[in-house]
Amino acid sequence: MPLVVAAAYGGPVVSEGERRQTTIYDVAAAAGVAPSTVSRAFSRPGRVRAETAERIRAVAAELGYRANPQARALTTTRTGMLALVLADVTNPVFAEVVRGAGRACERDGYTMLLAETEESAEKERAMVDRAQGSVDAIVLTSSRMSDAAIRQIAKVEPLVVLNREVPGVPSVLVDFEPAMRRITEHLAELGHRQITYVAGPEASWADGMRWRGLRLATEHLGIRLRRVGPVAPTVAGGQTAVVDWDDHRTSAVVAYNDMVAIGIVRRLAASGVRVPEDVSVVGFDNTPVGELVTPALTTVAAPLRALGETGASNAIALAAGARSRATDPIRLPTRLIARASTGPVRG
Amino acid sequence: MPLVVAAAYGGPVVSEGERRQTTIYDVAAAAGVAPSTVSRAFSRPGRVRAETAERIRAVAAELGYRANPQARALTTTRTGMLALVLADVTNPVFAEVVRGAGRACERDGYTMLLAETEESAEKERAMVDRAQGSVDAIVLTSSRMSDAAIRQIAKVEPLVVLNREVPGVPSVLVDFEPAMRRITEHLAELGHRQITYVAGPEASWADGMRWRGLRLATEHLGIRLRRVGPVAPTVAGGQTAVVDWDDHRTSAVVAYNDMVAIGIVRRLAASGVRVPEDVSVVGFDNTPVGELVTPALTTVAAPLRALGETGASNAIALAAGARSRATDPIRLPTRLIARASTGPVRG
DNA sequence: CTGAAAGCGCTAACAT
DNA sequence: ATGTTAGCGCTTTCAG
Repeated sequence: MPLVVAAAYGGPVVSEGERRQTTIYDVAAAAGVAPSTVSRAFSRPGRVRAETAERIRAVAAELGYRANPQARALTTTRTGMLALVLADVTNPVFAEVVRGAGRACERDGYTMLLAETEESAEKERAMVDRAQGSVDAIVLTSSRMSDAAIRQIAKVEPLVVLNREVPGVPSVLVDFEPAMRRITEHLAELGHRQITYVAGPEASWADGMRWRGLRLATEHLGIRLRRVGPVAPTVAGGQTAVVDWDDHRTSAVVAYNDMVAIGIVRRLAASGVRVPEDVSVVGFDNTPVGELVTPALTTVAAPLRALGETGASNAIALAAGARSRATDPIRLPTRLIARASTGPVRG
Repeated sequence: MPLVVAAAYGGPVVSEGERRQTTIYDVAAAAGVAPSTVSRAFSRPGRVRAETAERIRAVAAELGYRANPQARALTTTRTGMLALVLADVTNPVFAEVVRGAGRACERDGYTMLLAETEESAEKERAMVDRAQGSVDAIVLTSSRMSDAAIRQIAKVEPLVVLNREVPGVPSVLVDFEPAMRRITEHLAELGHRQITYVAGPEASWADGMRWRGLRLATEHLGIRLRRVGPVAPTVAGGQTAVVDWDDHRTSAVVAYNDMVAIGIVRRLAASGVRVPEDVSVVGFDNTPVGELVTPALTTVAAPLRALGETGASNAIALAAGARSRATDPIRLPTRLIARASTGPVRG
């Protein structure tokens, strides 16, 4: 069966049906060297004479040789793949993380495997389970699993958790405390003396951190803090929170995230309460829509892309043998973005 | 070196450092059968007596056996992985596609590999190149590569293209023609007699289709059509388009997508032109933000999730040997969503 | 620096 | 229905 060689797309292509790939043996034969030398020429360039390596590369290119990743992985136990698991790519916050992780992978020649858990701890476990054998490292974003489960996985596989602190497991997270302090200061400067926090999902580690940071900061500045919720981290969730706020009105509201904040603003507007004249509203995440709604949202920009990027590159380093048992989380700095949804409190 | 067995997370776990996995040989020995029988028990359950299979499974579970995907792939040449390549997960449109493809993969027990090309045809080629050996099928979303290059890949690897038509290559796409017709009818019903189309990226296949659909529909209904652009498919892009529109004002503007539409509305508002009182604006894609901006955007909902899902499942079917050389694209239906950015033309 | 030989863990004929 | 025997394509000792 004759090979049909096509010039256009990188090397030989076999006629439909027949798919035998060119192996190191083919290259070896054509280059007049032993197969092991071909292998070395690709995986350990230093260990072969420059000339020989050159010739081998040439022949390989001509024959369209491509190393078989599976075969390689079989002996090296390294697949060059990293699994990124998260709840929902459709959430802009996670999308940024994906982008960052993708960059890190590309930089280090890794391939990224994406697993969406759709908020289910069970699914998350299943996905990790399946990915486990195929990847060199795993990055868990806002994991829903128990600390114990996560630690267990970390024991078997290089693992980094994002937006979550698990003692003993490398993690990188958004530095919430200063973020909440900045929000509080911003509000205080505008004259606000009481704040309502609209909480997000109870199970969320991030929600706990935001609440904690806010408590610390308000205490320090002598500001009254109330908490309502939890609500779903969505526009609808924010809307439902307004009735609770209405029970004990405060001049400022800090929402779990931008979506919730937008929901609050909308419901407020619907009942004739003006933002920011009557009440100031603060979001979190600096989601793109925050800039497009009216009024534009005051919010906190988290370095989401960097989160994904450092998470992935740390995981890759771990896979490469970097036993940095320094278990202190890496904390990424945030930035307050003051826009039109906050304003001075009215006498 | 003694093994440390942990009960908590699915089976044995070795002490740090030592990572030897349990193989079919271990299971075979423990179950008192030949290795090949263990293999069969997992890959070809029918070919082994129920009792035996049961015993093998039990032993395997106890030993924490997990098939090595690389080894399996080496003989079967099937990896159980699918590559989804697209420009940008951060774009809500693509995020939905990812979600859909992820679902299809999960349903069929596939693992999804994600590659972001960041709009570069070169990068796209490189990513495909790298994924090629590791996956059973590839899904290309809004590819920037040439038809020839795509066809070449399709010859070597099961491939489905999304949002693009490449003769001879299976594709699934949003059915633009009826979508543009619906937009035109909607506008015509409101009394509009001239429309400006604000074009997206020139290289975009989707842009070409939208323009074509609009031309057909306006011709049919006797409506004047003008075209401005191309502009970047972003809010900023939309803003720049307004000056061109201003040269020959029309009572209605159809934008390449929601982002462009939002940009247009904002710039219009900034110069005192009211939407929809003075001019009606229509977007495309039904991005979540379209509902949150003021005025809420009239747009077209494309079945993005379904796009990803049918794309992936077709690719998987192809990988499984379904030689459906029916090269007619699958066209997915759209839905007009009339909101507040369109209104009757004013006498 | 290069060659020869022995697997990695699994599946796929071929036997029985 | 199960056991035996060869490899899949690559890396890796171990020799030379």
